Amino acid sequence: MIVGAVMPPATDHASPSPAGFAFPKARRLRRRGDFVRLHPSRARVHTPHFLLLIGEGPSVEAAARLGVTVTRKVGSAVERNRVKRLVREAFRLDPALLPNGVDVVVIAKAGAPTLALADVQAEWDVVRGLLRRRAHEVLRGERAPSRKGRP
RNA sequence: GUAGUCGAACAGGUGAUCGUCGGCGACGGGGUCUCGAUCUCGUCGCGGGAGGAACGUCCGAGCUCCAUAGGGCAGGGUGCCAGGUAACGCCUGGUGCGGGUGACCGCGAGGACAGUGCCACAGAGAACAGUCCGCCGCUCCGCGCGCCCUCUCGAGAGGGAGGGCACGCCGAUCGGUGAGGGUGAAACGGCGGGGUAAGAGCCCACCGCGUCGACGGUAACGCCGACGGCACGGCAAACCCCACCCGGAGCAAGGCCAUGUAAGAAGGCGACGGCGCGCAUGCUCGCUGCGUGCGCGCCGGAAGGGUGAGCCCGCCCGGUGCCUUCGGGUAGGCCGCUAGAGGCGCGCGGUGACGCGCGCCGUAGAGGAAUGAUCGCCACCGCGCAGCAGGGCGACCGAGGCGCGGGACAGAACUCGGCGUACGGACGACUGCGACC
RNA sequence: GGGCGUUUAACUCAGCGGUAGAGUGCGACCUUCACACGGUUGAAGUCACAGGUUCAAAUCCUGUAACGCCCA
Repeated sequence: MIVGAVMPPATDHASPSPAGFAFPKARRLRRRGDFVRLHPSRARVHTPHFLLLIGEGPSVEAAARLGVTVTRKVGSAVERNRVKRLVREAFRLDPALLPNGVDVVVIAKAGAPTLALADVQAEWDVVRGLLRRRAHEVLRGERAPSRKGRP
C-alpha cells in the first residue's frame, strides 16, 4: 500500500467518510467513558510499538473514531505529544483503515517516540487485513467485550 | 595564540499541500428556554496559537472559600549592615571572613558570663582541669670521692674506727612547676628577651584578646590612642535565648444550572421562655386595662453541629428540630480563564537594585487535552570529493562548487515575582601566560 | 495540575552525631548412606548522588535524581 504519506489511498472504495482527510470531533473519542468501555475488548491487534483495541461505535453509519493513550512510561511530555500527533496523522490520512461504526483505542508501547510518520504507517499497513477482520467481527457481535470476565 | 572570569541577547528563516485549537463575522443541523438568547456540532471567510527554562514545586504574592482572619499557647520560618520590592528565604550596594597570580568568586556571618547539654578514641588531664615522663627545692636513708678533727695500731710509710663539712649519684616522703616530652580536632594566649632553685604575664617589647575614649561612617565596621595583664576552649545547620515574620487550604479553590447530603424506615435526644405589633374573641356601656388563640418581627437559649494541621478562649449555625443506623444516585454542562505588580522605547533621579513621567504595542486559553505532518528552497556547522580559480621557491593554504550528515534542553493547564536544575551555538568586556612588532 | 512520602548487604528492614547491624538468602565445614532440618563459621555495603556545618555525617542543612502514594 501507500506508505508515502501525502497521497490518499488510491483504492478509496466508496469510503463513506465525507470529510476526506479532515479530522473533526466526530472522529475522536472525547470521553473517559469511551476509553473505559474499550479496555476489556477482546478484539486486539499488536504491532511492535502499539496495541490497538477495537470496539463497537455509537452507530453503524458513523465514521470510525480514534482515541490515543500514551502513558508516562513511554517518554517525556514532548515525546508523548509527538507520538499522539503521529498516531492521529496516520489515522487521518488513511480513512479506509477501519470500517464505519467502530471505535479504536491506540495504546503506545515503549520505543514509540523513535518512530517517524512513515514508520507508523508501515507498521499499521502490515496488520491492515487483520484489523478489518477484527472490526467486522465486532460489528457482527462476535468478540464483544466480556464484561463479566473483566469487572 | 592559549587558559580563564563576567555580562547581555538569541533559541534558524521561508514556501506549498493536508490538518488542529480557540476568537470574530455569515450560514445550516440539534438541545434548553422566560422566545429573545444561550450551549453544542458542522461549512466558508478573516486574523491569532508554547518556553527561557513552559521543568522541579524550593520560597513569595494575587485570587477563592473557611469568621472581616480575632486573642493566647504550641508550632514553623528568617538571621552581618543599609536599601529595593506588592512580597520574599529574592535582588542591589557595602562590611567582615575565606579562596584565586589575576579578572573575579564563595559564605545560615545574631547570642556560648540566661540556662541545659555534648566534646567518642587516645591521653595524667577535655573546662573555673591536671601531674604520666620530666625539671627544681627541703628533709631522710644508702653509696662514692675530697678535706678537717678525735681515738687507736704501727719503728716508719701507712692502716683501722668514729664524727664533721662540701660535692656527686641512687632511692623515698613532702612541696614547687606548667617551660619541655607525649596524646588529641582542641591542653587555659603566641613569639623573643629578662628573671628564677626550676619555672610561670612574674616583668618587658611586638602580635592577639578585652575595656574605655577620640575620629570617620546612617549602620555593619574601620582606624588611632590609653589602660588591663589573660579573667573569655569549641559546638546554637544541639536544645535554647533574642529580634523580626507567619491563620488554614488550595482553580480537583470556588460559584451557577441539572440533581437524591432526597423520599421512606428504625432507634435515641430535646425546651422552650420573654417583649412588641396586627387580627379574632371573652370580661367591660365604651376607651384604657386584663385573659385566650393565631400570624409576623426582635431578644435570650436546649439537644446538636461547624470553626479546613493541634489545644484553649472566642465566633458562627441551629430555634420544631437534632444525632445514629438502614436505604438509595449522578460521574454531565457553564463560569472562574486571561489586561497582567504587562512588554518595548525615550527622558529624568539614583553607585545600583529600582522609582517617576511620556509615548507606542495588544500578546495562546485546551479539557483523552490544540499549537502538528510531509516535501522543497535559503542560511549555519562538520566531514568527504575533484585537489578547480587563486596564493606560496616549497611542504602546503585554499574563496567558490558538488555530495553526505547535523541543529540542543525541552510542551502552557488560574496568573504573576524569584530561586534551583537541564541545555545549543554565536557576541562583547576584562584577566593571566607565551610569542612577535 | 496540586499535595505528600521513601531511598542502608542479593531481598525485607533496624540504626538518627563517634569503627554500619538483624532476619532471610549465599559460600565452607560438621551431622546423615544421601537430602532436608540442626550446629559452627565466613563473605558480602560509594548508607541514591553532589555540596556544606562539625574534630568527626548513614544521621544535621541545602540542592539533584529515582521510585511510590493521595485528590472528584
